[in-house]
Amino acid sequence: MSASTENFLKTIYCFQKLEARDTKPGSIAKALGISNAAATDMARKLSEKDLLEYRKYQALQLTPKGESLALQVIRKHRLWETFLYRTFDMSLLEIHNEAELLEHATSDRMAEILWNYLEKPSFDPHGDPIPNVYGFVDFEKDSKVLFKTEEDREYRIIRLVSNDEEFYSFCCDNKIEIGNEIKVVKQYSKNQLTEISIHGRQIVIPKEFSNNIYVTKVNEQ
Amino acid sequence: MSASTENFLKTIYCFQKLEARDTKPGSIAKALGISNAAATDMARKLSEKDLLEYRKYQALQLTPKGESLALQVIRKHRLWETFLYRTFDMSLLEIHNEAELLEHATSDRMAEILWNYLEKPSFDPHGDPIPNVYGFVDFEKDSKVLFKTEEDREYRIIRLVSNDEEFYSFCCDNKIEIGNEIKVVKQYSKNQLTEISIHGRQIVIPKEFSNNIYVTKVNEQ
DNA sequence: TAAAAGATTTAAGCATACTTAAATATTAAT
DNA sequence: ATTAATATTTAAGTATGCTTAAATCTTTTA
Repeated sequence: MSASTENFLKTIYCFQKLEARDTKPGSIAKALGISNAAATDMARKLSEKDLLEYRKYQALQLTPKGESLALQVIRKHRLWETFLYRTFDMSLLEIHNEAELLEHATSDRMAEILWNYLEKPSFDPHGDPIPNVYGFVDFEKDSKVLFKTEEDREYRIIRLVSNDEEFYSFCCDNKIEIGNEIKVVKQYSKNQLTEISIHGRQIVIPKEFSNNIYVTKVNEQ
Repeated sequence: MSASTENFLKTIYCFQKLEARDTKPGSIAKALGISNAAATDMARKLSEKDLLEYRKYQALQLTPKGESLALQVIRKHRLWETFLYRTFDMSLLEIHNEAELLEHATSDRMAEILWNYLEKPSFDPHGDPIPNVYGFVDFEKDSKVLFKTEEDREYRIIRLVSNDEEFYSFCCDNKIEIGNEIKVVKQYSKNQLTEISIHGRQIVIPKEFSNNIYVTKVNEQ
């Protein structure tokens, strides 16, 4: 199972199940930095191996077999992220980039060793759940990005997703961390800014960042 | 730099510099588990990239550039071995096998992080020196395999090399570890056995094992 | 020394993972 | 509804990393 195949399956899985993005060949190609024709070819070939369903001009769908393989890659990715974060002084972006490489060079045995050593973690440092060896606990269904939250409501931060070092730096500086609670004070639609209250401070977050912060509602009292 | 290329260069380097084995295409092919033709082809192509010198019917020689790349792979391999050995409950064979995969998926930055975290180790758990980021401290020139040692002399164990789990198990059971001193009591040439004294015990080692144990003379007093 | 055996090289081919360009289909705009 | 724009697919090609088989070279044996 090559790194290319693994990344292809993983990308489809993440788009479809985690990010509600379309899984047409062009979108996958763009995310992977390859040509459209390469994506179409890969889709056709992986379809022949029963890893996905390819129909001309339709979005790609993983088969159960394809999903299972994607989950194994995701699992290894997140185990490495968790392990690197706990063991070394590395940033969230660094652990992600290294895990992108390591996930394709990790035996199932090595993954099991990491899993046990880490005492079977449920989440990685970005807030993403770590699939167990059999499957995956679905992402929380009622989460949304901060950009789309309602004013005067309280939320808890459950996921941070970005390739931007500045984003993570901003989060760190402002205590925007997994598990912390915030209150959405005001949504400035025209300027696409979100004002929140966190730890007694008011801060304003631009759309580029608020679209990377997943939150879930805190129960009302 | 693909894993195949890295393994090709690494194998040539190990055969030539560490194990005094011939580096003809057939030997490299056998070690890598590929066909002779594939090895010849790879050699020709890597020659075009100035990573080695390929002359028909001659042994392969790495260029300085090829050596440098091989050393980086070896360095990463041994850093991973050392790290895995210290961090997890894994056998010497297991760490070797996992490092064989991980070495090709490790950024230079990740290697540096491992190096510093491990406090710049000089040797890995097999007794092999870990190249620093610029080069390599040559293997000890006066080492030899236990099979070829002289009777009534004292040696120190400096290197253990095998793909055999039983070999490592045997070493573990008998305190055959890097740094330990032994005395060669008798060499039974006919039966190819080596009798040694270690930690007050006499044990007899068959050739299959004694050829995997590298030792260096202890200074005479 | 000649023949046999073994090793290496060349040739032809396959699979994977891409590329660009042209053809085709779908979507958006008017 | 028609045209323009965009996306996807097909076609032809490259590079990598192999394979087997035949040809050639080197080494060993008798």
